[in-house]
Order: sequence, then structure tokens, then C-alpha cells
Amino acid sequence: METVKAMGEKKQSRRVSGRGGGSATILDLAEAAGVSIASVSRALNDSTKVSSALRRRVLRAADTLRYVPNAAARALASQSTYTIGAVVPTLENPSFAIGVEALQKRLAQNGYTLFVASSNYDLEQERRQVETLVTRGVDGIMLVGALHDPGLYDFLRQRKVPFVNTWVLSQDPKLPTIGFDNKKAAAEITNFLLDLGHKYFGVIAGLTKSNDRALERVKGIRQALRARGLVLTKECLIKRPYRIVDGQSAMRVLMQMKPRPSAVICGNDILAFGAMLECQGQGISIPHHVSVVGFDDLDLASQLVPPLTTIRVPADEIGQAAADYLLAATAQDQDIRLPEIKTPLVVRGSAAAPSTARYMALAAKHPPNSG
Amino acid sequence: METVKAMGEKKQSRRVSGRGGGSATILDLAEAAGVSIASVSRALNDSTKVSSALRRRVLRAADTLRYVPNAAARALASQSTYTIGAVVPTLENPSFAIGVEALQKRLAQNGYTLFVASSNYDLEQERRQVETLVTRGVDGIMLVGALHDPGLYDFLRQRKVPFVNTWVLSQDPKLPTIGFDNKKAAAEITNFLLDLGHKYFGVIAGLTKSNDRALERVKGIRQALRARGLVLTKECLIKRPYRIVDGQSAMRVLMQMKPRPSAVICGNDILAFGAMLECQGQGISIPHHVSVVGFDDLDLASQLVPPLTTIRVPADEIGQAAADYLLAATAQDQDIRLPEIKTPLVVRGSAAAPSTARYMALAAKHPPNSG
DNA sequence: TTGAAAGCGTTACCAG
DNA sequence: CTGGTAACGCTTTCAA
Repeated sequence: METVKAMGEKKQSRRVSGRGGGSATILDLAEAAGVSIASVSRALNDSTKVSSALRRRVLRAADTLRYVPNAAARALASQSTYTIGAVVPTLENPSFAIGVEALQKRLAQNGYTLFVASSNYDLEQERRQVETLVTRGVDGIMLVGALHDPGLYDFLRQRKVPFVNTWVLSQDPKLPTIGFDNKKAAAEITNFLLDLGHKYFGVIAGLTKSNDRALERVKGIRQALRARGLVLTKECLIKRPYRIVDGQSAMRVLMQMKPRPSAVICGNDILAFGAMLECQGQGISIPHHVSVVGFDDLDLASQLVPPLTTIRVPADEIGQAAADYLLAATAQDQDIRLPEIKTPLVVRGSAAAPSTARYMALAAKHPPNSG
Repeated sequence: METVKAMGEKKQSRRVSGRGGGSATILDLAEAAGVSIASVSRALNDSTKVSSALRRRVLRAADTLRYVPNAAARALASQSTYTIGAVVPTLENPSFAIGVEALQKRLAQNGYTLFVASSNYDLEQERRQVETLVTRGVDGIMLVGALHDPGLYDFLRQRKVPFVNTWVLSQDPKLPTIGFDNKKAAAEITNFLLDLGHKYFGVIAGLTKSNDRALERVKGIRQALRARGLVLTKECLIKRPYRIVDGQSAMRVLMQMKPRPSAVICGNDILAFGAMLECQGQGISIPHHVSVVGFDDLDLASQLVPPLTTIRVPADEIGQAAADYLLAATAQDQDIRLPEIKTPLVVRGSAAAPSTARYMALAAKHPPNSG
């Protein structure tokens, strides 16, 4: 008896000092509304199974006391944080920025808050960020690509944290992915150039280390060429970071080759933009002298002169679908749909059939190939 | 005695079922290492004031049990979450994406995790996002601009949550800001054009509703013009969303005016890019027929043809400085430095003196003004 | 429909 | 340097 009473007093003393530095808690509301904290909790959440009179009182109290719930406490008690984490290579790539933006928007609509971290295209940093997010108790994680640190998948599975790979399509059906087949899309745009009659190709790819999207795109190009009996030689494949200037310098190299490629395939629109600028600077006309194509369809692409032929990657759709997937996974939803993300070829003015005269001359000297 | 024993048993029984779905806790480590949970906590945090032998044991246990701390519990007990929140208008604007990227990077280096939310340039959404972040218990918040919902400042101050406004410089010295004087910078680039001899101006501004950066820029332009006796008329000031196509359409309108502006000032590089494209499409030569300048100095700017004269806004510096400020504020640091963010005028080829012949002709017909 | 009370996993204070 | 234990603010049975 003694003990019980002591406990009671202690609680009260805590409350007295409560308003010192902190803010109103559920306990304050309970007192103000003259109900138990259990009821307050219920009134604040399941507005059902609580008399509307009680709910009204509690809500009024919450309003006057300027009550702000404490997510940490809620998380601790309910074992669910209502947060999602996203780890992208970098937000400086507009595609990922747009994807994250869409993800956030959708999550916010559902009461979830988003943690964002970037990996700088480094698998170990990515794994560390994921560990941090798991420590934070996120209910789900969005990743980019399917190539991760060896320990990552185990870690996530062991901790039972739902996740989804994006910007790729999984070979392994057990891995949930929201994305598209980079290899296939790259092959498609390559075939488009092939069908136009091109036989001499140059490729400006993104860095393929730790980047399966870039790697798959190169594979797709190589495969499409091979199917037509062409080989992508080392000299014709230039890998560069995601920057305009790198597209320029790579194009410079390509345009000095003999024979000079009649078509240049870029791993993304930024590199393509650089490539186009280089041509403009050198007085090389696109698509008359050389065709250039990109990948992503950034806003920029349709505005360039000539407008860029590219593959459209709907980053916003990906982010949104990732949100939907993660939300469903968190809700223990059974059969979750993984929507198909379409990446259509967008034909614009930067690519055309090679000039016949030039090809005749070339063919006389060099066997048609890609390098 | 009885009671104590019962408690002990209860704890054990909990542990037995512990490994069912959840994960190792501090309690598991304590048992595995044969020490108290208090010591485990200390070993995990202040590596000092714990014998190295004990620390080693705990760390080994943590490793074998694959222990992952629970941030919610830590936050609840320590009253500090080690999280920071950022609310930006949208990540689709590369400036903000870059700023957030830098912020995140710096925070991660210091063990902080970042929540990101966007306001869509809407003050009420911004306030709601801030409320959510405060619910999450963030230790600090980065905001963009100094114009916020009326209740926002009160709310933040009352809850004692450190925050910092960015991309602006505060009129009010009590508001911490990491940024620059938009008005002054806009005036500077306007003066540059004025000094070149321009007398007929067109302005393509960003939307100024709920956007003090855009508004200040317009004010700066207007003020600089007025100082030279020129007036910015309604017709010469076109406000548009942040999109290339809007820059184009605005430029179209401007180029049909009589007299036609010899200089067009854009509120940001994206609009400037659109404006330049429109000229290119119409065969209007930049800077020969018209000068165009922007604001932000995106990567793009220096690569355009001609390269864009603009104001450099170092978004990465801003993000980084915001992180430093917030970290210091969280640490109750007293005199925190708010670094000066320099926004130099970057002179490139898109602006030049107006062609003399044209001005003579114009001056004969119209009084020099800006509309 | 409501209240009491047992946690949720850590931290931090207080003894020893 | 180490251990015991009371919070931290909320959710969630379990009874009433």
C-alpha cells in the first residue's frame, strides 16, 4: 500500500515540473480533459471506440495545450515509426531528386515521413546509410539499383525491413523492384540507330563501377550491336562521370577517331548534352554529320537544338510506385502489385540516317563495325 | 524478496521469446557480456569511464548478436533524436536538391540523419511539414526563405526547436539565416546591364507568391532601374513558373513588344535557358540583338551557347553551412557564426552592349525607359 | 466505452 | 568503474 501511494505522488510531482521546459503530454491532456491517458490515446488515434463527447473534450484540450505528439514514444510503444528511408546515389542527379520528391509527396499523404541519405555511388556508404536507417527504425527502405553490398540483403532480411530496388528490373524474382530493364531499353535505342543505317558507333557511358544501371545499358548496346554483327571495341566505349563537361571531352575523343562514328549513344542525357555541345563547338552538325542519343529524357532533352532522341524514364512514377509498394509492404499486404514502368523511346531530331555519300566513302576504306 | 524474484523471472521469460521476431537489445548484450545494462549503455556510448575490458566484451557481444540500437528508445530517454529536418519548396529545383545533398552529407558525418519534406511553394504545406518534423522530434530544421506561415515562427520558438532560414539574408537580425541578399544581387546584375548601356529592359521573374527570393529579386531589379531613372512597367515584367517552356513563352511575349527590350533579366537560370532557346528559334541573336542574364549559375549556365551571364548561388555551401549552424545550435553553442555566402556576378557571353545603330533608331521614336 | 497498468529499449542519476 | 532503477511518452491488453 505504502509503495503504491508513493508511486502516485511521484507521478504528480513529475507533472508539476512538466511544463518547465518540455511540452504538453498525453498526461496533461488526460488531466485537462478529466479522463485517463488510455482514453486520450484512443481519442487521438482510433476516433472510433471512444464516445464522441470524450473525443471532443480531448481534442479541445489538445488544442488549448498545443499538444504535439512524441513520435519516439509512439514508436517505442507501437513498434512502428511511420517513417520510410531512401538511399540514392546523389540528389544532384535530377532523376533521383525527382524520384525522391515524388516518393516524399506520396508518403506524406499517408502520414509517413521520409529520411533521405545518399551513397555517392559507393556500395559501402550505401550499406552504412541503410544501417543507420534501420537503427532509426524505418518501416521500409527505397534503394536504387539491385547491386548492393553483400551484407545488405542479409541485413535487411534478418531485420525484416521491407525494401524495394528501383531504376532496375530484377533478374531475381524474389527481389521487389520498381523500374525497367535498362539493358532492353538501351538495346532498343541502339536498334533504332541500327535501323537508320548506322554502322559506326561511339558510346559515352556513365561510370559502371557500382552502378548496375549504367552497366546494363552498356550491355544492351553491345548486345544489340553484336546481333547485327558489329562489335563495340574498347576505343569506342568511353566511360565518364555524370557531368556535362565529361560528355564534351568524351565526344572530342570520339570525333577524332578514324573512322569517325556516325552515331553516338550516351548513357544519360547529361552526357548527351555535353556531346552535343562539343559538336556545336566544333561545327559538327547534328544529326547531319553525327547522330546523338541519350537516356532519361530530362526536361532539357526536348528543348535542346536539335531536340534529343532518348529513352524516357519517368522518375516521378518510380518514386510514387516505390511509395505505394513500401506502404503496402508495411501494412503486411499480401499480393502487392509491382507496376510496370514503361520507358518509351522518344524520337526527336538528334538522330537521323547517316549521310549516304559519307558512308560510301567510309565503306570503301573500312569494314563496317563499331570501331 | 518474493517480488524481486518474480521480476527477475519475468525479465527472463521476456528474453526467451525475444529472439522470435525482434532483435537483440541492450539487455541481451548485458546478459551475453555478463554485465549490467547500464554498463552496456556506457560502453556503447561514452567509451570513456568504462574499463576497456568491459567495453571489449560488450562490443564483441554486440557484434555476435548483431545488435542494432533502437533510436526511438534512445530518443525517448535522452530527449534528443540526432535528426534534422529540411523543408524545401521542391527537390525538382536543382538548387534545392544540391543544397539538401550537401546538408545531408554534412549531417551524416556528424551522426545525424535527415528528414526531407517539400512544401510545393505553399506556406501552409510548409507549416504542416514543420509540425510533422517537430512531432518527429527533430533537433533542428532548415527552411528556405524568410517568408513563412504566421504561426510557424511562434510554433518553432515555443517548442524551442532551432531552425535556420536559407537562400535569403534576414532583415530581422534575430532570425538566423544562411544566404545572401537577393535584392542586392539582382540589383548588381541589373547595374551591369545598365552600365553596358541598356535602356530597354524586360524581366522574366519566377512566381513571387509565397516566394520571397523571387520577390526580392524583382525588387532589386526595379530599384536599380529606378536609380537610373528607368521604370519597370507591368508589361515588361512577366512572372512564370520554374520551367524552361515558361521562359520560352515569356520571351516570345517580350520580343514582340515595341520597343523591344535590348536586355532581358531572368529570375533564374531555367527561365533564362528557355528565353535563350526562344531567341535561337526565332533567329534572334544573343547578345547581338538582345542580352539575356540569369540567376543561380546552374551547371548548365556555363555550357549554353553563348554561355550565360548570371549570379552564382553556391547551393552546396548553403546546405553545408546550414548543417554547421544547426549542429552548433543543437549543441547549445553560444556565439554561432553565420558565414557570409558570396554570390558573385559571373560575366559570360550572353550579355553585351546594345547595338548602337539600333539604339539610335529607337531613341528617335521612344523615350528611353524599360517599357 | 472507460481506466489501470504493463511494457517498449535506452539513458542517466544515484549508490556502492 | 559498475550496478540498480526510475524515468522518457505512448500504446495496448485486460478488466470493469
